[in-house]
Amino acid sequence: MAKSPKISASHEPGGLIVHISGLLPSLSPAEQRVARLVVSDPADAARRTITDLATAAETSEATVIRFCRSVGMDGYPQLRIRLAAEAARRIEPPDARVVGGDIPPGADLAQIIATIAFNDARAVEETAEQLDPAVCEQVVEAIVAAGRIDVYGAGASGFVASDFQQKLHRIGRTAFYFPDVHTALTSAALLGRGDVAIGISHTGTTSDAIEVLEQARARGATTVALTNFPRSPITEVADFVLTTAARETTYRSGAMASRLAQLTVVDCLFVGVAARNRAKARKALEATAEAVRSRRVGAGRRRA
Amino acid sequence: MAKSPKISASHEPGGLIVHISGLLPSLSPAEQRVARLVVSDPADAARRTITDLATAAETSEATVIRFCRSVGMDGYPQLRIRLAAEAARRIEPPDARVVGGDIPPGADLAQIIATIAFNDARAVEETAEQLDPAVCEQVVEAIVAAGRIDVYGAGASGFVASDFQQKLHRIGRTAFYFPDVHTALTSAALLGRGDVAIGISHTGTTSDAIEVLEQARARGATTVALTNFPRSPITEVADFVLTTAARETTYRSGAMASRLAQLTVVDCLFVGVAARNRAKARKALEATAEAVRSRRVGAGRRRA
DNA sequence: CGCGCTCGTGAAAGTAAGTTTCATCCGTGG
DNA sequence: CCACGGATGAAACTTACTTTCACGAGCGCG
Repeated sequence: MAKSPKISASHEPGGLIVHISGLLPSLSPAEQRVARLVVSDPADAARRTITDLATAAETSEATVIRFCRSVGMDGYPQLRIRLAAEAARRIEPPDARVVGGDIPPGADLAQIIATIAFNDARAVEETAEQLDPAVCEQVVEAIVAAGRIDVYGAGASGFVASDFQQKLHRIGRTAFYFPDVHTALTSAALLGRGDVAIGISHTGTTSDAIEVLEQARARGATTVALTNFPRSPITEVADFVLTTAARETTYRSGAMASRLAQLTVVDCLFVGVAARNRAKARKALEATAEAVRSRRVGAGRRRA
Repeated sequence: MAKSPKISASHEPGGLIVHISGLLPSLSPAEQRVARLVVSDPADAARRTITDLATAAETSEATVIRFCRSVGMDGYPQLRIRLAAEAARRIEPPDARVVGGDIPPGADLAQIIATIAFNDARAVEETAEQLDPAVCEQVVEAIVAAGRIDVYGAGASGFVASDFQQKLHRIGRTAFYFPDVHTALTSAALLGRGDVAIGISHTGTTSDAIEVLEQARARGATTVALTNFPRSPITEVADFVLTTAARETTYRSGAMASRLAQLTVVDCLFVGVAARNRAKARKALEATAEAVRSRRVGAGRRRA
């Protein structure tokens, strides 16, 4: 079956926890209960026996096993060991910074800053960890070979899409970004074999982005999805799926960490593409930098 | 059974492996065989089942259990988990990722990804570290009190400016972003006391951004600069200066890390502002999220 | 408006892993 | 040469893990 996401197959080399939280929404309710327990305290989960964990999650052992399989493990013992390893690796809370969770109501700015920075940095690191170089490679390949590249993203993801478009453009690739669905659909309809369409959606459920990819795919273009959720609808219309690993905190509905994670992926692709022809890319970058030089003041050393 | 030849009284906080090799000589021959296997490759041992390990050590399961007890574990599963944790921890340090510098010419994608992520994460962390909460506080204050907020940035910083504008707008602040200098200058000319103008420029030398702030300042507005260089020209026209801490690598002229750093600062300000009136901000965020709900597919759980 | 389907679920049966018991072996010292 | 004690593995036993299966809720289809 040539359709549906295949490539992004179970590749969770780095953060298993991250992998699990990404998969969370695609799990059944009972499995979600297990997942939440595991994610919230991996070390503790590793200590528990399967029966124990099942009880804690108010479900049966069978469900726990199903959960193990859902996240790509062979069985419970494997999960347990991976969990222990993960937990050990993260010496985590170095200081009492608020990890993962929401920002407490009474927080002062210093706390807020620490929390945001911590979560943002984590999102970047974890995203990189779980990125599959093989898939990236293929996407880079496709972009390098593409006659034309359409990048689409709505809302917050639009910035990322636009950024990517600009980057590609700067190194001489023919790339477009359309802030408007209609225009994007029109453009997608003109894509063909060898072209590339990239859809960016944090949730993976943005119908606009999905439609654009669908259209592009129907025309024979290579489709790429960038989302936080490896099993979300958008992945069904993508030839290649790249995932981010951001765990948005409640308060940050502005999709802050996810946006950084997306940008990280974009940067990786960009450098990957640029690296294909260093000399040319460098020259192009220099030329574009030169072009805006006149808009800068104090060319040399800055204010003594 | 009060007669076991217990060696270890307390538990071994540090290295279990070290602990084991320490009391290796005091173990019986068969147990020593087990111990040697475990010490030589903890990760591998953790993967094995007790029967498996016993076979590998040419002994019986009973002996493995005895070994577990001898080194202070309750049973085999415990040992296994501790082993997995130990192994994970000691794999970590020899992390040969390319730090700080440029991306080497021959780098493969995995290296590129690691390098980018590392630098990006560092930029975020370091930016947060050097951000002055007091200055942030004042900026937040100004934004909260402002009648109108103009955000300006050119090129790559434009995305950040635009993002900030959108964020502020979402929580009900009156904010504008102008991609074009002329329009921005026009708008700045209409600012007055109590209004806020924010200029974003990585280098701090973008004349456009400087002019806009200058104009705004002349009109009595509070001016804020966001730049990587604390002594760059733009800081001269700003009442408040916020700095990022990105060290761009040569190859990454696309201003990648700096952009993430800028976004981090923006996020901090945003949350700071939102925190001033949690209830209202949350409600506004929910309302805006609700507004785009119809553009999403698969309301419930995603694809089985 | 129900009929049949699928899917999620836990109870229970089944299997494998881990643990205990115990008989044997072997060296040692009387 | 025999009594003794520690070391060891076979086998019994227990617990943990895995599979199977049947029930029931929800959903689409007639």
